[in-house]
Amino acid sequence: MPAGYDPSQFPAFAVTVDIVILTMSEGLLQVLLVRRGGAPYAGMWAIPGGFKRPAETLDEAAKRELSEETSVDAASLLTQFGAYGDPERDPRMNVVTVAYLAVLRDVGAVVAGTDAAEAALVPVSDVLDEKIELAFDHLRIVRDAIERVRIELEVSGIATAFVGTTFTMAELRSVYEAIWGVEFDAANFRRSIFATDGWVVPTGRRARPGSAGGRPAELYKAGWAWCHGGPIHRTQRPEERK
Amino acid sequence: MPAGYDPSQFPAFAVTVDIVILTMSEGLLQVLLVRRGGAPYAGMWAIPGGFKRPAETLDEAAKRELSEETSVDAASLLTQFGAYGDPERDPRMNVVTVAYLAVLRDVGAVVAGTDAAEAALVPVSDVLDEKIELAFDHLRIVRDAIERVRIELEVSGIATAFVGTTFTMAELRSVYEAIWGVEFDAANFRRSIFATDGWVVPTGRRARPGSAGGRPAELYKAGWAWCHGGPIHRTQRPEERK
DNA sequence: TACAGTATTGGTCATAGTGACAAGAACCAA
DNA sequence: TTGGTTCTTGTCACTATGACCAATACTGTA
Repeated sequence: MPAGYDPSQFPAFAVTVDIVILTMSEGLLQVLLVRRGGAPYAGMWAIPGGFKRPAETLDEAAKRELSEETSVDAASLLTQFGAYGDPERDPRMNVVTVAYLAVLRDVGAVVAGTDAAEAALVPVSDVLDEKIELAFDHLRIVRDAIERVRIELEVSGIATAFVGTTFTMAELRSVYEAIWGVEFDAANFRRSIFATDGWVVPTGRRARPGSAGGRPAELYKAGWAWCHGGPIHRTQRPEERK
Repeated sequence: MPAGYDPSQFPAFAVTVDIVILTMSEGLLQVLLVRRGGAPYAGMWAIPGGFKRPAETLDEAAKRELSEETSVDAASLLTQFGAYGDPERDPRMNVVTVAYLAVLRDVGAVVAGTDAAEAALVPVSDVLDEKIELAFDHLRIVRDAIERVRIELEVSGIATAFVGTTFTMAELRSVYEAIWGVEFDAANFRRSIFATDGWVVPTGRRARPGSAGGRPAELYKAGWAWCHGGPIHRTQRPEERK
């Protein structure tokens, strides 16, 4: 135990929970941001969050903040992915924040539930490219969230969390393509999805084709194979692997 | 903002950093535990940790605790993997802890650096099977750490963090086998490692065979391909996937 | 020295998975 | 009806992987 430090007089911190809420909209990965009212960083965009209460767990705090901010009770996915405690991250005081990743499928209800002037869905790429500046260290938090969702997509196959309860192959494929920034051959993608069966279940129904026409796509719903080992794997291109 | 809650009067928490220190020893995955001196849980085993100081970041706190507890300056790997803030996790007060995973390669120095009566390396399996009871919610933390290292092994290939600066194929293979609980064919494993080259670099030297004899193994060192996409993948057995 | 034992290294073979691509099916719009 | 679009089905080549065998290079013992 080093000199000049008395652990019985432990330092006090404020603990907050911040949530990176992701969803797919218009073929893009989007994140929900709120505009800050008061100081510091007044008027700037930030990810939603709030103080943890003494009587609740971190997970409960995240769930509470999520429903308070989006009026959505349960996200398709709500996982903790990091904690941030740099001394200067909040100019007011010493704040340690625990960051959660939430994935929503129903976009309409989200924006409707919040004050439109105060909350908005923006493309994740705009945040990562710093076209939109975020308060605090929220840029770093969003960056980490994206990295996490990329891994999660491969190891646990959360792709179905982004789409509706029924979806087409093209919709599911666009999730992978948007998050990983790659392109898949539609035929091969389909084959891979069906290779591990239980992932998607055919509903028998069909989607109406878009205005451009095209053969109507079959509709599927998420299967029971949520856990471990996603159906699609990132393979590094031969050039990449040297 | 809900009624009856004033965020300006934010609740104060103690913030600690706990470290799950893993290493390979005698072919087993082992975790470093310390015996608690004072209350609560006096005399029980726990993972090392301590209070975060106001002027340091979480990563700095983890690094400091690591060197204080093990007299090892830099671990091969030190990553944060979770935060735990259940209200009742510490009977004394409201403590939020941020958990780190550390991987050490040099075992001898570790145990020598700490008081042998107070610290010990124990097989992870003994902890997971609850043969050794841990203080606080440290069992859950260790469980999460193991799950994390399993994933990390696949997506970022941290296997070389467990072995020495030079190692044989058998040593590297035993890391995967111990962590994933599987067995690999030595020949196939070797082939997979070399498939993505840059992972291991031959040194030209050879290891002395064990007392049981056997052909001397070639010695390798870790390559530069630390990032993204490990060389070995977990393939679910055909029975598992359906 | 000869021999059995052991672990590493190198190879073959069959099979599953993947990328590239072609062709058919089902819709829209003109 | 014709052309355009999208989804679906199928084929072919190639790569990755699991199972297996044999050669190699040591140790220890008779």
